[in-house]
Parts: sequence; C-alpha cells; structure tokens
Amino acid sequence: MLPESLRHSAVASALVAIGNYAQLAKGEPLVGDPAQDRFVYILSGAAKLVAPPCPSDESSGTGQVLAFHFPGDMIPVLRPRDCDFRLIALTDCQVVAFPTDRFFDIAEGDPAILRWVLTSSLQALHRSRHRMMQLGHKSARQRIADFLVSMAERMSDARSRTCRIILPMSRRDIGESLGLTIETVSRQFTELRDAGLIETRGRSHVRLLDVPALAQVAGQTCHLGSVQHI
Amino acid sequence: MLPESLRHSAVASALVAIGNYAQLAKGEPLVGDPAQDRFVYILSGAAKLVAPPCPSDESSGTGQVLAFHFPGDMIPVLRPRDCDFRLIALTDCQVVAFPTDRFFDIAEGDPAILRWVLTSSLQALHRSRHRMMQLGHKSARQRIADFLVSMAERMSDARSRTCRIILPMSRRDIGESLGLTIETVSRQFTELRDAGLIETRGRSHVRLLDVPALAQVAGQTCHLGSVQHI
DNA sequence: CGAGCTCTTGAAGTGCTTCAAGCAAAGTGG
DNA sequence: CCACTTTGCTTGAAGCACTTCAAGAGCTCG
Repeated sequence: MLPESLRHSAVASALVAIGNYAQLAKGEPLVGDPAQDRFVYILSGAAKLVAPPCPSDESSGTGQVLAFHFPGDMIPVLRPRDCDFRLIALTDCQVVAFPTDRFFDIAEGDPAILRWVLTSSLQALHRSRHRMMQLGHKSARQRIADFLVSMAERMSDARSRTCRIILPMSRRDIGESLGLTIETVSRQFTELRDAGLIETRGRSHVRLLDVPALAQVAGQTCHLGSVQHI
Repeated sequence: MLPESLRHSAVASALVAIGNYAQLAKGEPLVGDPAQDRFVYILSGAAKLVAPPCPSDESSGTGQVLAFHFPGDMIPVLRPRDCDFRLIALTDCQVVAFPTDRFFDIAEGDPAILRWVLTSSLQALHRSRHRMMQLGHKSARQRIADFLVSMAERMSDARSRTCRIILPMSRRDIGESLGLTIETVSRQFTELRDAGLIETRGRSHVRLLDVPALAQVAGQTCHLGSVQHI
C-alpha cells in the first residue's frame, strides 16, 4: 500500500496503478531489467542517472552523471544493451517503474497520460540538450552557475532574487554531471562565495544571493524556462 | 506534390499526410514557428540542429551543434520562445514539419504512429545522453573517434571492419558538435591518419580502416598520457 | 587561373586536471 | 563523552590538453 502522501496528482496515481512501486534507500541503485526498456516515475526523494564508469578508469567515482531527477520526473531508462544507464538514489526515494510495452497497452485508452509521457520525454530531451550545450562550450564557472540556477528552478518554486536550496548530491556528483573534477567544483564554489553571489552552510546548504546575476554568469543563452505545455 | 522517392515507408507517408512538406537548400535554416512546438521529419538530405551562438562571444561560427540528423530522423523542435534551437540544412534536404498539437489530434487514432514517435524521441534522448557523456569525460581523440564510428553506423549500413563515409558537415560543424575547435579537430584527424586508423581524401571523404580499433579508442577513457612516476 | 573559402600546421597561452596535503563533519567504539 | 576512524570538502602547486593566435597549404568554383 502506498503512503497517503504519494497521491499528489492524477498522473501519479494513474502511473502507480499500472507500474511497480518500489522504495530505494540512499545510494541504492534501481536494478535494471535487461529485457525491457522502462519508464521510472519519481514520487519522492532525489536520484541521479549515471553512465557506467569506463572499465579502465574508475577512479573512485560512480561514473558520468547524466541527469538529476526529482519528484514528478518521468525518466526513460533504456535496457542495458549499448549503454547501461542506471538510476541511483541520492536520498531515500519512492519510485514507480514499468516497462514501456505495458505502458503502451494501458495508456492507449488514456490519451492524457500518453501525451503527458511524451511531453515529459521531450522535456528530458530538452534538458539533455541544454546540458550538452554547457558541456560543449562553457567554462567551469559558467557550468557551476548554471547548475545552481537550474537546481533553484527545480527545487524551489520561488522566483525571487535570492533563494535557498539544499543540494542532495555530493560535490563528486556535481562534478561528474558537469564534466569537472571535485577540486574544480570546490574552487568554483569558493570563488562564487568570494564574489558575493552565494553563501554556503555545511556541505549541502547553498543560498543564492543574486539569481539573475548567477544566470548571467551562466551565459544566459537559451535559458531553460518553466515547464511548458506541448 | 511529393517526389515518388519520398514514399519510403508507411510512417513517412502518414507523417507527410498530416504535416507541411518543405525543401531546404544547403545552408538554409528551417524557419521557426514562434507559436508552436513542432516535429520535423527528415525525408532526404542531412541537417544540423544548432543552438544560437552566445551573444557575447562567437567568432564566425553558427553556434553549438546539438545533433546531426539524417533521413528517417524525427526531431522535436521547441518553439523559439523557450529555446531557439534551429535546424539548418547541411545538404539540400526534404523535410516534413508539423505542430505537436496537430500531431496529437491525428495520432490519437493511430497508436502505431504515436508509439513510433515516442520511440524515436527516446532514441534521440539516448543519443543526446551518449553525446553528453562524451563531452563530459572524453578527450579530443576519443570524441573524434566516437564521432567517426557513430557516423559510420548511421550512414553506412555495412558492419564490416572498414567502411567509407562522406561527411556532409564541415570541420567547424564537427568541432562545434563535439565542443572542440576546428584546429583540434584537424589535428586529431591527422593523428588518426598517422596512426593508420583512417584515410582521408579531399575534405569530406573519410575511410575508416579499422572500425573496431576506432571504437576502442573512443571507449577507453582515462586521459591517455597520464603516466605515474616512481 | 586566381579569388575565396576551408583545412592544416606551428608556437605561445590558459584553464582545468592531477597530485598532494590539510581540514571539517559525521560515524564508531571504548 | 571523547579519542579515533572515515568520508567528503577545501586549498595549493605543477603539468598537460586544448585553445588562441598566426601563417601557410589545399580545395572548389567563378
């Protein structure tokens, strides 16, 4: 039985009805189904999607982080054929997983769901492209600034000048998602702090003191806006 | 009326029926519809999806290249308001464009199409993530090798040890898609040629002499030069 | 053939990585 | 409750890959 708190939307409950509910402890990976592509819907918590560390490498990291995910995200996870992308919990989290095939069978009768899934897949693609742009053309400073701004957009609904976020991921995760080393990430955090753009408390509390300025540092090209309807 | 050659699949003809057929000359951008998100289906030719160049910088380039596209590809293109990604023809090409809304209206009665579109969107996402992995963690050599292998996979159906491809894009396009300068791209090409892995004729003819070896170069991470002392 | 590209090659510069040490916070056991 | 260990973060110094700047060679097309 699902906790009552999970029933936060019609979509969520519909998905829960056709998928397999699972709970993940912090650090625990979602076991992959080699036979089928799946969707994973996040009900609560936070997770990272990682590519496997290259066989020769593995310098104490989990591998490249492709994306961070939060409640309400629908994540397409392809079966491990070419590339074994795994979903790993950053905090305790609750998810619903279901094979794409089964999803189609059930969703065919429900256009709204189908449409929603396609929309969120396109959003994931959009975010992926945005991230790609960063990795291709941006400096460490810009990547960190963009990371902070986009985290603020996703975790705090406030659109004010300043905001406070609690990062569920480690410096290593951040670095691996941005293509930087943890040392560089750390240096950029301190430089942004020295510049008066952020404050940090402990390792995970970050306060953005001037979101527009951070966005400008990030490069402000092709800004990822709020959720748009397709 | 459409050329006969376009009717190469059931999907293609179904899409053509609900979309707007257009022809693009080499170098020509697909004009964006500011009002609606669209899908673009490529019937023939080749195209690149580019992000706008950063206002501040950009030295004579078109901007970051997010993906290359070939016949059979379905490309989600969001409306310019949110993000101005543009599709630019690399060669003369034939495309079908249609608004997502209209697509949904028609596709709801045709589960096969809907499913196909979702599948190809997921494929695009997968490729995007793969590219992201490259940009994040790979050296110039690895990126070029991977680029060549993946081009070979998409352009030549042969799965043999050697194959010949004709690149429709410039060195600049390649560089901008991989996050490298044209000089670096050029240098990597010559180094791969010196290593006996490829042959080049003119600017666009490339012959891969050992695809598995190239794939290995592309895959083995770890900055090659790093030698530990003692 | 020569104009105007694109591509190639070279040399100097820079930003990120690597290596290495020190510090802080969280967990353990006496 | 306090040493001790562990884990993750910070800071510093040196190295190297890629970039930038600057020519020169090679296509391509009028």
